[in-house]
Amino acid sequence: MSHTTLNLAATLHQSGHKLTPQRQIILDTLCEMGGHVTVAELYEQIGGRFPAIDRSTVYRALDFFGDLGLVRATDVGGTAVYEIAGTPEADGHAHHHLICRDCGVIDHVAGDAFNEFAGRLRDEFGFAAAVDGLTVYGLCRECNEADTA
Amino acid sequence: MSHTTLNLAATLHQSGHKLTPQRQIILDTLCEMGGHVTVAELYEQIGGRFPAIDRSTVYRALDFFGDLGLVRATDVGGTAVYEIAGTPEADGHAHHHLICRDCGVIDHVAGDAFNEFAGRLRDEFGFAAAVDGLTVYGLCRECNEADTA
DNA sequence: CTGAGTGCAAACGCTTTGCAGACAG
DNA sequence: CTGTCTGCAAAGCGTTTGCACTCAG
Repeated sequence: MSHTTLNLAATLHQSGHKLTPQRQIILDTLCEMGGHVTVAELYEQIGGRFPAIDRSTVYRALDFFGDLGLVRATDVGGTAVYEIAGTPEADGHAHHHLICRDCGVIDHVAGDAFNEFAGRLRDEFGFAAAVDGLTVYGLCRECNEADTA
Repeated sequence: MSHTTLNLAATLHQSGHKLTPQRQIILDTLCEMGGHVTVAELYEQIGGRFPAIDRSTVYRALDFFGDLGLVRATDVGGTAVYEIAGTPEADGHAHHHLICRDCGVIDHVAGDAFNEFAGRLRDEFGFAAAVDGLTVYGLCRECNEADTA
């Protein structure tokens, strides 16, 4: 992810913003942690190495990166989870979430499985489902098998 | 919905609970308002006629009715919305939500449109999507047309 | 230099909880 | 009577905001 850091300064420049160590740390930590992370987790992780960084800074940075499209926020039961806005080639546009009610794992779904469903919603209800932001609750394979067994 | 009130006393009895005027009022008001209601809205509506009823009582009653299966709660962007848990024969099992990002309207989808999507999730990811609780964000017909126009 | 960004602390909105008193059964 | 339920008030949680200071540019 180091290349990201390189582009970062330039990207920020263009929008008249600054590249502060805090922002680098926050973004790097989010990268390292991978997957979906709550602010609490992220803050705790950062706090180990950089206790001086404030919660509000984390929130502001995440919000800021969200605007830049570098980070994606998802709301899960009243709490926000953040993730690096995946490499475009892998999961770029269509990005839905499968959340396991048992273990809390968050998985991704490619868009095509969802698209025909979206099509039906459009046909039957005239409802234009957002391409992103779909969240499906249920049981992941592991928990499902564990329950059945 | 008056018949509901009649059954109510009996239903509560069985589980060793009590039918208080507060609970009746809260449930009735939710019925009258119809559709999806936030606690704030419900509380405000009730407060007009019964200022003595406390917010916490509303929360507790809704939670309580939720346990009884009379009321359904849905989380929308960090805030809970409640609705009468529709008559089982009508929409009972499959109950998904379409939420418009523009006007906030919450619509319902029958399950069958969703089922094949759920099937794909099961086949491709081994993920057992919950029959209820799906929430799709997007634009409703009206807002979509307004935007396009 | 100058304004974007930070830390601090306080406030926010929604929801939950502890407790003493009230009331349905 | 008795145990459920209520109202009050206070705390909890995740998040946001106002302010003076700091530092990247």
